[in-house]
Amino acid sequence: MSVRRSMPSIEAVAREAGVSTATAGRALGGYGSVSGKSREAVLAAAERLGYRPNSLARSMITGLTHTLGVLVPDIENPFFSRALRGIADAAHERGWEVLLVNTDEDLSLERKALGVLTERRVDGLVVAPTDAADRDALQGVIEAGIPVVLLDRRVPGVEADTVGIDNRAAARDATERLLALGHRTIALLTGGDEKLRPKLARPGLRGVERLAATTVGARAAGYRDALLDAGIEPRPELVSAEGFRREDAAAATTRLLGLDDPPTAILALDSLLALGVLQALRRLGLRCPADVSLIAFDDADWAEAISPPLSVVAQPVYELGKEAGRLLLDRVQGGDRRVTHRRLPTRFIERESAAPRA
Amino acid sequence: MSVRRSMPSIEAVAREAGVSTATAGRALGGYGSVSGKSREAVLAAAERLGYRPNSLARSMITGLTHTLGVLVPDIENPFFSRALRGIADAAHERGWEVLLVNTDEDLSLERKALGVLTERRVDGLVVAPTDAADRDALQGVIEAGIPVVLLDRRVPGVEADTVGIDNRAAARDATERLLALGHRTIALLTGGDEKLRPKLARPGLRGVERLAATTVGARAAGYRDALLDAGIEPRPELVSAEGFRREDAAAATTRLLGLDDPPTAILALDSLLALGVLQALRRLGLRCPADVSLIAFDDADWAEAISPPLSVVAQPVYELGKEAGRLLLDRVQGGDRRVTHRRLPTRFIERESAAPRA
DNA sequence: CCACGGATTGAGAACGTTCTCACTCAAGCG
DNA sequence: CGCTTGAGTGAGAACGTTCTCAATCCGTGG
Repeated sequence: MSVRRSMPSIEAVAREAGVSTATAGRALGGYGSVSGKSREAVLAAAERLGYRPNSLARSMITGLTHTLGVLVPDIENPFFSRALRGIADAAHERGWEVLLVNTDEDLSLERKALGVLTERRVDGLVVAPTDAADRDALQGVIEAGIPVVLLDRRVPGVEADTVGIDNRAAARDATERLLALGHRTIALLTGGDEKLRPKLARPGLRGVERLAATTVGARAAGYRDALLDAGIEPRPELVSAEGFRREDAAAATTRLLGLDDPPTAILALDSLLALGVLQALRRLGLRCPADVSLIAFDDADWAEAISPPLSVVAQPVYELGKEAGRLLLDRVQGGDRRVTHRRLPTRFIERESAAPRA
Repeated sequence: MSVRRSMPSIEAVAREAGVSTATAGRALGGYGSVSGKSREAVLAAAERLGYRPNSLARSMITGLTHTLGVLVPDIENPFFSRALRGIADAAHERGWEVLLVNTDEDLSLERKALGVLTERRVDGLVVAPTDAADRDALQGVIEAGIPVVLLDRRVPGVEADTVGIDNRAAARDATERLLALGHRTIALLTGGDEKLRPKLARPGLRGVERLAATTVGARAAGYRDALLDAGIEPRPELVSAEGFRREDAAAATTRLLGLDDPPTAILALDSLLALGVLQALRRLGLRCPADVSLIAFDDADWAEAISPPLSVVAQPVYELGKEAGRLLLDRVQGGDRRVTHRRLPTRFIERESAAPRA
C-alpha cells in the first residue's frame, strides 16, 4: 500500500509554473485576470502534478461549503430514499453535495445531528423531522443563519419553508371513495401515536385542530371529516395506532376484524402497513377486495404488481424532495424571501383492492 | 428573516474569557493542559456566545475531515438504501459522517463524483461501482492516498478492499434447488448486459471466467455451472438481458413464455425483476407456482407478504454495508493492511413461489 | 517624449482552527 | 539556596485557498 502522500498545493503548482500563488489561483479558479501565457503554464503544471484544489480551504474563505445537510428518520423507508433522490438531484443540478444523516426517529440523535451539521457549516438543511421534533434545536439552527426546509412534516413554532402534501384533504378523499363504494364501517391504520384515538372521539374543534399539526394527525382529521360529513360517528376502536412495522399492522388488522361489528374497508396510512393488512387477511382466509377493501397511502413499486393490485393515494415523493432542494438553494443563493409553504397535489390511483361493499 | 450572521470564532471566545486563543482552543478541544479555572471561564464564555467550532478549519490542520464518501448507482434501489444504512451506522459509530453521491449508473457522473469527493478531502470512499466502472479513475483515487472499499461489485485491476457475497455460488444454489424440484427448462432474468447471452453458450473456460468478473456475470456463471452439472445444455434464448426496470422484466417474461419450449421456472436476479415476472404471469393468466416457479435474489420487504410469498436468495445487505464501512474506517484509522476481500454468506429462504414441476 | 489607463502580477492579509516553541511559575529535591 | 521538573500559558506559525492592494507592464493618444 502506498503511503498517504499529501496532495500538491497551489503553491507547488505556482512554483512549477514559475508564477506567484495569486496568479496560479486566478488561472485555476477562473477569477481575476490572467494572461494566456500564464494560464497555460499554470494549467500544464497542475496537470503534471495531478493538482486537486482543496475545497476546505476554499470554503474557509468564501464562506460557502456547497453542501446541503439532509436529515431523515429512516433512509431505508422508500418514501425517504425517493425524496432524498429528489433532493440530491436538485443539489447536483446546481453544484451542491449532500451530507446525509439518519436520525432513526430518535430525538436526541436529531439534535446531535443538527449540531454536527452546524459545525460542518452546511449552507442549508432539509429536515424530515422526527414526529416529536425538537422545536428549539431547529429554531436555533435557523437563527444561527442556516436556512432550513422542512419536508413532509411541519413543526409548529419553527419559521421555515415547508414542502408537503395536503394530508387532510388526501385522507378525506380516500375515505370518501370508500364511502362511495357503500362502506360504512371503515378502519384507519395509522401506525403512530397512541394519543390519536381519544382525540378522534372528542367533538370540539380545538381537538381536531391540534390533531392536524402532525402528518398522521392531519390524515386522521381528514378521515374524521369524511365520516362526519356522511353522517357517521367515528368510532375510536376502529382507529389503530399500534406501531409502524408490518407485523404491528398485521396484528392490528387481526384485532380489528375480530370486533363485533368489523370493518369492511381499511385505510392504511403507508404502504408497509398495507403489506401487514394483506398478510393478516391471507392468514385469516379472507380475500381482498371481496371480503375487505383496502386503500393505502404511497404508490410503492410493488403496489401494481401484487394481486390484487393496490388502490393507493400516490404522493409525488420525488418532486417533494426536488422542490425542497430547490427551495433551499433559492434561499441559499438568493436573498431573503418570505417563508413559503408548498403543497404538492396527490393523485388517487384506482386499481383493484377497493370494491363495492358485498 | 435574520441576516446571515457569522458565528463567533474561537478568538471571540478567548477574548470574552480573558485568555489567549491557544488556551481557549485547549479548553474547547480537550487537548493539551488547561487549569480548571481557565477551562471554566472558556466554557462559560463559549456557552454565552453560542460558540460552535468550525470543523473546516480543524480539518485543514488535522488533515482529517471525518467524512466518508459514498458512491451508489441508485439510492432508490432498496439494496443500496439498506446498504447505505449499514455504512452510515458504521460511520456514526465512530464519529464519521457520510457524503452521498448518486451516480445513476452513469460512468461520466461516477468519474466526476470521484473528483469532487477528492477535492472535498474525504477520508475514504465506499463505492458501489457502475457495471462498467472507471478503473483508472478509481485506481487514481487510491494512489492519491484515499482508501477505497468496493461494495457488491468488483473492479478488476483496482487494488481495493471488497465486500460482497459469493454470487456464483448463490446463483448455483438457487438453480440447483429448481433442478431438485424437477425443473429442466429454467430461465434466467438478468436485467443487464446484452453481451452475456452469447458468452453463456461458449464452452471455453476463458469465456466464463471473464464473465464472472461482474456481479451479473458471476451469477450467470453459477446458473450455468448448475445446469452443466445436471447434464443440461444452457440455452442462450432462456437468458434474458433486456433491462432493469419492472416493465422490462414483464416483457421479457412474456417473451420467454412464448417460446416453443417455454421455461417452467424462472430465476430473477433482483426483486424488482421478480415483480415484473409476477405482473406478466397475472396478465397471461398463469399461476405461480402452479404453472411457473420463481426464485428471486434479495429479500424485499414485500416478498413475504404477497401471494404467493416469494422464495428468495437473501443477501445480508445491511451487514454488507456495515462491514464495508468498518473495513474502510479500519484502514483510515489504523495503518496499512493487505487488501482483503470479504464474502458474507447468503441465505435461501424457502417460501411458496417455487414448487415441484407440474 | 510623456502622461494615461487598463491588463497583469505579486506580496501579504485573511479565514478559524491546531501545533510548536519558548516562557513563567511554583513545587520538590539535594 | 540553586537546580530540576512539569504544569500552565501565550505568541506566532501552519494549513491551502481567496481577497485586497499596490506595483509594474504595455500600448495609445497627445
